[in-house]
Amino acid sequence: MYASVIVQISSKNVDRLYTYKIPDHLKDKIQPGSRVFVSFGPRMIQGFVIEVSQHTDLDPSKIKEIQKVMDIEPVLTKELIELSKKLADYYVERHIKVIEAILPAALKMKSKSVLKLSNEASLEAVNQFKQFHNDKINVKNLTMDDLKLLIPFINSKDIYEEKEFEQHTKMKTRRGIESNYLDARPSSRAVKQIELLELVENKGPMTYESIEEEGYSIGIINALVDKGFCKKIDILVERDPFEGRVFYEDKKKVLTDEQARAFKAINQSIQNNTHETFLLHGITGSGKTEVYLQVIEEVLNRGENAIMMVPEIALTPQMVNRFKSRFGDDVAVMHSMLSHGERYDEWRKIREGRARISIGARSNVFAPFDNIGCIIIDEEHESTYKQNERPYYHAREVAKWRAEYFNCPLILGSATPSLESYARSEVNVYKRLELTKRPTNQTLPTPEIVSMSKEREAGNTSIISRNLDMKIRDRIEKDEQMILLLNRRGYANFLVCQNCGHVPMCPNCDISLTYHKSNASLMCHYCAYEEPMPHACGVCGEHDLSLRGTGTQKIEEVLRDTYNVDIVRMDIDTTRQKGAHEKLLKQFEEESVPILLGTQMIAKGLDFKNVTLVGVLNADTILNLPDYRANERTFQLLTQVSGRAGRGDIKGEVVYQTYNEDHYAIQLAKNNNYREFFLREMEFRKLARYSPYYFHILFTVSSENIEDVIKASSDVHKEIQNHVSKSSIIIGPSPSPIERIQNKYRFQIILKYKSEPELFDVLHKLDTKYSINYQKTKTALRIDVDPEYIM
DNA sequence: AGCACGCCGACT
DNA sequence: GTCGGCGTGCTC
Repeated sequence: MYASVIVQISSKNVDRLYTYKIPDHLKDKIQPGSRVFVSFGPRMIQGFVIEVSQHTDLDPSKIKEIQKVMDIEPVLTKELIELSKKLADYYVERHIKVIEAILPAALKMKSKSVLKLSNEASLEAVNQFKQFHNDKINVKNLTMDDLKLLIPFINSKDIYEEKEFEQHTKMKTRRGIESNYLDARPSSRAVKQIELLELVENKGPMTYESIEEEGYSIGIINALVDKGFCKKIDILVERDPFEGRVFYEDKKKVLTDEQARAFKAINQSIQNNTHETFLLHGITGSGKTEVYLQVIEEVLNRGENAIMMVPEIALTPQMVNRFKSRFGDDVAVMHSMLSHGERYDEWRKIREGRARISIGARSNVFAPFDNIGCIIIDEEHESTYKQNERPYYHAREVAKWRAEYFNCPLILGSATPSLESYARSEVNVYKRLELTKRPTNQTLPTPEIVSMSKEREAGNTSIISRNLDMKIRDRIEKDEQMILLLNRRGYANFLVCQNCGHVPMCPNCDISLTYHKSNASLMCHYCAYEEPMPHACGVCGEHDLSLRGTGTQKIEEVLRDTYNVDIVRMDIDTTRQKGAHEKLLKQFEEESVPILLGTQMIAKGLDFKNVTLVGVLNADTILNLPDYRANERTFQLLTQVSGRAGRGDIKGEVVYQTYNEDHYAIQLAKNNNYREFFLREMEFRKLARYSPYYFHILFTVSSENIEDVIKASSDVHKEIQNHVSKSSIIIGPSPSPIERIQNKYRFQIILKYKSEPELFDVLHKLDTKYSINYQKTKTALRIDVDPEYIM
């Protein structure tokens, strides 16, 4: 028996299968998907079995044996292995990288070097070794002087080096006891001991904590152990990220006609075991979640599993709570803020069948269920579903492949679907289901557009228009709450010298530095470069520096000064800590803080009954980005954030402040006319030959040397040109919108194509060429298939 | 990725 | 003559 193994070395050179012999004693333990330990060249490494076969054409003398199997159950299912191959091919990625993305990081191996004394060591070596008071020495802890003393013995083989491997994350254990199940009992006078012994025998092994909770002291435990009735053991415990939280039961709701129609259509696909993609297009507050919940219930009833995707789990605590309340312990939560260990625990719950629903962000699409009954992607248009580092996969695409494999429905939900998905529903590739009403019959608020240029003309230079100011004061007076959105973090956008016009720039990137007041510094949002706020202009030396543009930090101050009320601010800077999102939202809700101010992270999914006003302070920030999806993103953001208002009994109001009051993205968001926006935007996409009319691939060449970048990008261009048909369009090479990041110059090429069956072979060849040449030239080529941002 | 092999220049 | 630079090639 032979196993084809992919080794855990992330290099293009070894990105292929290696054949190992399966020793007899491991025959029944090794399957495709097993994590194994093999000798590779001079060292031992971890690998994954991809195939098992009876024969091999290789020279038998070359084949080594598998050393060890790491898990009882294979970590990858057959389906996940197939999926990993497909992903590696489509996203031009090495197979092992994809496998690493599929599995929790905790399964990576960490090795350390230790020194050990050989059996035939000389007396001198033994004496030297004794200085370190251990039977093995961790090389990491040695000083240079220590090493100098030991090296002669290593050379003479008295002391040898060994690599020790440990799981990145250990399973968490607690001290506890287990009964030895003796027939004998403690003496009848030791009442407490007898009680505890019986408890442990009935319940099985118990941790010290749980025993103490039952009211028995450490003394009783020790007595049982001393007399031999019980033994001390380590008990595996699961880390529970939701420890201490109480979930209230969430009752199943009666569906509206529209919801019921949607449910019925999806249920049909579930019952018939057919794959179908549904686009659940429902206005904000139309009760998409209730449809999801009932669909999942149906799937669970059939003994199948469900994957629930949310854009960013930290931002949707209300959704998670609702799932936990409805389905209890059946839910595993894949949280980006979880520690490696916690993530691994949740993963094991799924793999071992102890959880039946998995809810989480992007990587949750790889939840290792072996019997998926439905996959739901909420807010399917969100760009966070696309990973912006390697591998550059899109969770929507992965979900589609998995749903096809399991013959189950894929449900894409959104109030503002991506143009791609809606376009597919227009031609019936996806089945569209519409929810046009809110179940509680609250009407959607009608946003007002305030022209900021007119405000300026009228002499109002504040960032708050007179109209919005009036509404804010009104809400404060009535004790109602409001959400204000400013899509720009930091204090001021940039600093400018009034005298010479100089703007401090990042020395590593072609971007102006952002002023952060909290630490009185200028920061680069691209490379984390930071310098203290200067007192004088670095060019002309004048002290006439002025702050331009406004970030959330500054607005917070302005609001506090103007209205003299409490404010909850949510942006990357205030939510970096674990649990910060929840804490801030809880504060907003429970303490009735009048204003929630934040960047786009506050636009999604929040449901607060007392919020009656939403203000978008600058609707143009995204609109002005050099990206063809800028209109779409603006429309989506405005629609999403408007949906936060008027979720209670009082009708909500929404204000958009903008300098582009006539822009169709803003006008149509105001009228809540998705369809009209779709048609308008499709015209533009068709003319400019963008997605969904064409597929895109973004090539980015980067290097510290600009000449190398120019040379390499023209080479890439030529290579693509030679291998695509006339119907494809190649744009560039041209400098990327941000020409330099972290001291690297960047050029990009955009390929637009409709069908190029042989393209992917060429892409893999290009990738191989550049990754192998990288050592020499330091010129990197990044290939992003279906890019989410073209910048 | 990491390591051995091998071919050139600079030095004891 | 030998030490060490790093280009090349290989790992079942």
